[in-house]
Formats: sequence, structure tokens, C-alpha cells
Amino acid sequence: MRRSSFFLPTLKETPSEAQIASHRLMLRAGMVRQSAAGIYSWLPLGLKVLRRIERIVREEQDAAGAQELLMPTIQSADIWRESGRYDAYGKEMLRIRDRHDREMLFGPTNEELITQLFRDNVKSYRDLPKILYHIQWKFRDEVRPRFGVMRGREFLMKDSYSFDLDFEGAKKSYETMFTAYLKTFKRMGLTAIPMRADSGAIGGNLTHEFHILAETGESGVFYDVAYDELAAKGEIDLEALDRLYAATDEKHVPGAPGVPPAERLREARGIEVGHIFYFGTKYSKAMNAVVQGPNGEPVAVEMGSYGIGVSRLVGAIIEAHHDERGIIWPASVAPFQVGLINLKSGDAACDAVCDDLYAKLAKAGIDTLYDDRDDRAGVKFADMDLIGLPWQVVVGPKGVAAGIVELKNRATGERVELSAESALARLAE
RNA sequence: CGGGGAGUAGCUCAGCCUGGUAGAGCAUGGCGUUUGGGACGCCAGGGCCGCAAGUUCGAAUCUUGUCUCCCCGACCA
Repeated sequence: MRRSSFFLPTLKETPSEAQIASHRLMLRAGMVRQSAAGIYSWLPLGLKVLRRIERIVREEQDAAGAQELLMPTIQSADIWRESGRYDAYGKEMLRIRDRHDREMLFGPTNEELITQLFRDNVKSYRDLPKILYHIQWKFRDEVRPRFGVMRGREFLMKDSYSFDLDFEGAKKSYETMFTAYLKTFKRMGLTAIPMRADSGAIGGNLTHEFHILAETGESGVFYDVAYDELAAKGEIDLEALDRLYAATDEKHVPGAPGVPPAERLREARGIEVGHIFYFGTKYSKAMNAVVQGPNGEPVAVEMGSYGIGVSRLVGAIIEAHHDERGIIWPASVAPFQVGLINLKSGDAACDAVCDDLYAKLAKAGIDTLYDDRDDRAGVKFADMDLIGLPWQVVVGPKGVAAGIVELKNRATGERVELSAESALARLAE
């Protein structure tokens, strides 16, 4: 993509409504624009990141055996009356009426819809287990939206739902998702700590929240210092994790059994990026989601639900990866892998080297943002650092005369001078 | 939902107290000089001063109402 034609309105100054780093940077980097409190338009750069995160989530869900479908954003109030949540949910639910005055709502979650879908189409235990998921926009009419996309009213969420014949099966589904979540977050350059958590409005007795540690996190969390060591090693050891203490402040009871001694207990702030629940037959019983068991008896299915805040993750990743100059994208979610900077657009030699590199990068399958604008060097450097692509290739008249370009690593700041061909080879690795 | 703050140019903000022709910097367009880390000079365009009532000869400025946005708390995937 050529920067000169890319819709990327970056800002030198910080809009006054933004308080935390990720919100400031998402506005400055031209990723999103607010349209109403907690409701955002995603501009091309932001959308590219959102799509990359979505893709990782999708790949890990598929790998775990979950199947993707897509349920609507607008739901009928009827099924929510069946589960009893139409009245229980409160003002967070955005209620609307259609032209026939039927009561509708903009879905805040999808337990009712998926349960209806399941009960209408699955009748036998032989069709179990199933894990179904979708990635869809939700709306929760938060009293106080804040922190940009981290706590928006409209947000993109991946939600999975598991259906099993018995508790043993449900527990297995839960563990499958648990592991998938750890892999998912790790691929995005995040260390997520699974915490014992309050189950909130969804209800149930087995639940974990996945938190990323960040000073600006909304939740207070407590965890065993051993997590810091595990995070450093980058391994996923389910059994080790299961043994270690970690809890949100809602569940944390100082001095209770299992709580580590003070010197091994860490207190921090966390951003909740995922939440998984086992809730048994809560919805299947209320909504009559029953299959016929091996002996012909009716069995209310055992269910669980598993959410990942996809749009929230964009903000969370920035909270975890930025510096004073701007964003530092992990390669796995970066909107482009390489930023190619032509320091002297219009100069025949510089243009020739850049055009050639740009074409070869494209041919190598490397998504590149080529800053071909006729502007000052400082503007391009600052802009490129702000949007945080993992690699920058700087092409200037002095270097071109000497047959070299500069390759800069955004995360480390390390720069090396080398030939255009070598740079290309390095990037293609 | 309780408490607080703010709405003036695309962005950041001044002007309001003490009513009298709408301002600055950045951004945008033109010209010139510049050119390896957000340049400089000159010129130009751009405003329902959130909206509505009221007070007044006259309101960005004072009064009332209303809408919106932000912050703290409570709540919450």
C-alpha cells in the first residue's frame, strides 16, 4: 500500500478525550474514530489489526475442534423471556422495537440464540459433543464507556458454546477451550493469566477470567509470583497453571486456603481479555434443550460458554506493546510487516530503489506500507514509529549512492545498513 | 446511577470573571526557501462560539432549560 493513497489520518496532537495509552495511540495512529460514546468506526489500519486478531482466534478455535457459524446481532425478546434473562439483564441491554412493535434487542451475548439453535436441530446424544462459535458484534449499554475500544458499548467478541451429555464431557470441553485460550493469547504476544473469577450475570460454578497484566487494567488481580517465571519461559503447562493461585479481587480472600504467603503473592492490575464458564443445565433446562440419551431417556445438555474480546484485544495489545513514540506491534497482529520509507520522493535514484524493493516485497508476500509522500524525513520517521510496524526500511539519497539501505527494528530500535538485496533477504526470513 | 469537569476552525486551546466587529498554534491550499527525526517565510480558505428560550440597544460572554462528551466512584464480557 502506498502511503500517499492510503486512508490513514494520523494526528500529531492527542485528542482531549483520550486518557490511556492505547486509546491515545489508536486515535493518533488513525486506527479508529469515535462516533458516539463507546461506539467506533474502524479505519483501514485499525481494521487490518482487528482482522489479524480475529484470524488467530479463528485458527485456534478451529484447531480445538470448534465450528464457526454466524448468529445475528438483533434478537427477539421471546427467547430471552424463556431463559428469564429479559427482565434480569437490566439496562445494559439495548431494547428496540420493530415496525410491528415487536420487542427486539441488540444482542449483548448469545446463550439464548445458540441454545434455541441447538435444541431445534440436535435430538440425539450421538451428535454430542459440539462446540460452536461465532465472531460477531455485541452491544452492551454500559453506564460509562471508557478507555476507547477497551470498554466500548459496541464491541467485537468471539463467543463459543459447548454442548455435552454429562459433566465429565463438559469439563473436557472447558479444558479444551482453556488450553486454546492460552495458545491464542500467546500467539498475539500476550501473557494471559487464567484467574478464578466471579461468574457475573452468566452464572455457573466453574469459571476463569484471562487477564493481561497492565497498569491501566480495570480489574485488581492477585497471583502467585511463579506466573512471572512461567511467563518468562513462555511455556504452557496446564497442570502447573491449575495448581497456581490467581484470582481477581472479587474472589480473592486474604489468608484463605491456597493463597500463597505474602512474599509469593503479587498484586497487580489486569485487562480481562477472555472469560470462560461452565454453567451446566442453566439454559438447557430453561429452554428445553434436551437430547435423547443412550437408554432413550431425555437429558438436558451440559453447557459452557467461552468469550474473547476481539476488539478489546486491539487496545490490550497496545497497552502491552508501546513506547513514548507509539505502538510496537507484535509481528503476528501487525497491520503491515514492513514500512518502506523513501526519504526523497521524486529523486530518480531513491524512487527506483524503493519501487524495486516494494515490488519485490510484494512478490515475497510481505505486506508493506510504502511511504512515498513528498514530505520531510522527520514526518515520515515519526509517522512510521507511531503506527509501529515491526520493520522499517529507510531509503535515502546518501545510502542509495553508496548502495545501501537502512533496516530498523521498531521494537529494539536497532538499525543496520546493508544492501537492498540483503534487506529483502532478511525480511523474507 | 451518584459526584465533578468540558462543549469556540479538522486538532490542541485562549477569549467568558468585567456584554460591544471571532482569536492563536498546529493541520489544509498556493508561492518561495529548505530537505536523514514532526522545518522557515509570505499569502489564502475555513466558525450556527453544542442547541433552545430569556435578560439587554447589543450575548461566545449573564440567566434558565436541554443535548453531547470526558473524569472519579458504583456496576459490568
